[in-house]
Amino acid sequence: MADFNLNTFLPYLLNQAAEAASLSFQQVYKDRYGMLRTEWRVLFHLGLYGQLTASEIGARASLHKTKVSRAVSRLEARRYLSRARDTADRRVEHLALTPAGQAVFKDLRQVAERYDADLVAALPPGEAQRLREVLLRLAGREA
Amino acid sequence: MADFNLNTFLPYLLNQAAEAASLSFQQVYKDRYGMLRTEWRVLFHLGLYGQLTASEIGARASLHKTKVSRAVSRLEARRYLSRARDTADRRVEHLALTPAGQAVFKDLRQVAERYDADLVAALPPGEAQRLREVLLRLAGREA
DNA sequence: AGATAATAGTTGGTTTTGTAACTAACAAGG
DNA sequence: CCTTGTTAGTTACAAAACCAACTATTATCT
Repeated sequence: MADFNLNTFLPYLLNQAAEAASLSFQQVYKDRYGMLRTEWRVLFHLGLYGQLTASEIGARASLHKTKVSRAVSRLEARRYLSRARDTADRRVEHLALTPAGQAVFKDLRQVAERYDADLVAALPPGEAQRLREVLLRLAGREA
Repeated sequence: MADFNLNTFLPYLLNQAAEAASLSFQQVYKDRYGMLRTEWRVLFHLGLYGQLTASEIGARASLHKTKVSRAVSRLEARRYLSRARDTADRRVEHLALTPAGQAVFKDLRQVAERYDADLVAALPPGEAQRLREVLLRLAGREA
């Protein structure tokens, strides 16, 4: 690696690509629903995987519990999700999207699918799937 | 894309991978030199590409000028860089690393090279180079 | 049971970022 | 020149992230 530079340094490149790729999707959930990054993540986790606790969301999304807590508060304030205490263990809250939250999710999911499809189309054929596998590996979600 | 989920959504995957990949490098520049993310980026730009203006750094690194301004201030406060007014256009400042800054850069560069090499080694052979090309493309730095 | 530790989630105070407005210097057109 | 516009960089205030300490509840160990 005699010719080290920032365009070969993977952490930097990953960050640049991630920021660029997030930019226009970010505009949508921000402008259309006033949501922050953590909020759409929580919303999508609940929308895609059903009822979850805050801890479960944090573990799946690699989010600190304070971040989850605040995102949940804001989503609850907008009536996008509801909380239900676990009857057996009253520390635990089961979170679920309200109908309003599901509607928002449905809309944003469509935007996301379309956005992803555009990204995939901009890459050489087959490249996207290979990229996903490498990224999953780097993200530590797959050995 | 009937089976859409967060592990297929490229912006999300890119962010997860970027965060995971940045984590331990971040520890080094933070713990060892008390630097923030934007600061190491500025430092590396100056270390790798020599004297630059704040605008040039912003353009190359996709950083807003206020972020660059603050990073430059902090690096200057630690005597890692020095400013020199352009004589022809006195709005412009030419930034350059001091010897102390160059020493820090040299150290961090070694860490970065090693860190990058470890990442590359964790991927299948040839995969890293292919990944770099795709990321550059997604970052919009290459058509 | 009773003390101790662990877990779920929240809150407070500080740092960092984002957005917009600002100063200073140069450029261009009349 | 002298208004008007543009560019380089800074600053101020509000929004958001970070970290540590906190409450409440459950688990463990003797």
